[in-house]
Amino acid sequence: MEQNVIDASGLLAISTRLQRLSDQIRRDGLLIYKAFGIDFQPKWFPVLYTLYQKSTMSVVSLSEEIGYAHPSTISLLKELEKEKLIRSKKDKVDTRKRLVELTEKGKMLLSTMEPVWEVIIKATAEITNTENNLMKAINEVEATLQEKSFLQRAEVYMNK
Amino acid sequence: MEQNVIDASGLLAISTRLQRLSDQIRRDGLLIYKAFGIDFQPKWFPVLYTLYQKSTMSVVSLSEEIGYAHPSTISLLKELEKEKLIRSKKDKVDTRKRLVELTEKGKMLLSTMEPVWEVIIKATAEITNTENNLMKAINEVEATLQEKSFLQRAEVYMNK
DNA sequence: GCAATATATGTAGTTAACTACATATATTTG
DNA sequence: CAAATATATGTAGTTAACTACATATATTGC
Repeated sequence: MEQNVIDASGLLAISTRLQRLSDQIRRDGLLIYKAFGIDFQPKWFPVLYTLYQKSTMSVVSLSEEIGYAHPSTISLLKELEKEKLIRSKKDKVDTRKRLVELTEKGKMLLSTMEPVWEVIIKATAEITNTENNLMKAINEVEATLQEKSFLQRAEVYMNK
Repeated sequence: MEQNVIDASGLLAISTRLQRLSDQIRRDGLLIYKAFGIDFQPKWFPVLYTLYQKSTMSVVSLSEEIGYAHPSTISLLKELEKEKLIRSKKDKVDTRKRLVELTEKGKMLLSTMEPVWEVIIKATAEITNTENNLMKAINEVEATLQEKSFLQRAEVYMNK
């Protein structure tokens, strides 16, 4: 019962709650990779996984794919380049573009990571698959926000 | 249909997704307060609201109440002190403790904020009240994690 | 075909939480 | 009752995203 009651103050602090949960999961994620002896940071996942699937992409299209602002992607790419997991080359047709791809080392790493992913997927499914599934909830909220932003919705109530 | 399918890569990127959603909501939250002409940052909410309800608290007990690490609370308190929304005094019994409370200005501000909160609560309820309620999902996941951490759950699968 | 606009990338600085460490005071224990 | 331990607060530095601004190249429209 108690569990299902939503306190109004909780709604007001929702961004704080989301961030805290994110931090907590990320910290444990790092430890899981470490436990497998893999030198990998959870924040690298979206970039590497996308390159794993799509092979070559420009910085902006990669950013759009993973839903990041492009400077965030650039800074991740810098780290990954330092780790020699990715490399980049100029697009010969549109010279503004920098095309990014996995190195052999990057491909190797990703293939050794499959068993870790399985573990993470299972553990994540375990913690999120409660009555209200967190993953589905995030998807639903993002879709809802895409229709009409939080601010726009608030504005409707403000003018009453 | 599509909506309900959970992609495994989504599970691997869950911390990223949570953080992004948090950022997005926080940014709009700030704009909503601004639209009401109130100089207020969403991140101040947990501290101020708790002091509004409990009147006087020490730094650590306040941190526990809102679920923050104490240095986070200290830095928020610094900002709030600069804004003259809170003040602090030594505990006469246990002189290690610093007791924090709202100033008159702080109490005034919070009372003018009630209408804004109503708007935010309504708009938040609107975006979170989908099939899988985000607020309930967060509560459920936090409860689940309290029983057994993400890392501990992953370890179970690792040893198989 | 050049001027205006749009797109791609990059840099600098900000934010809001955190951990690790340091210090002061209280409490407990041998 | 003094030494050891625990608790309360504070400081310094880190993290992982962001926005705002700058620059270079491409595209569009007159």
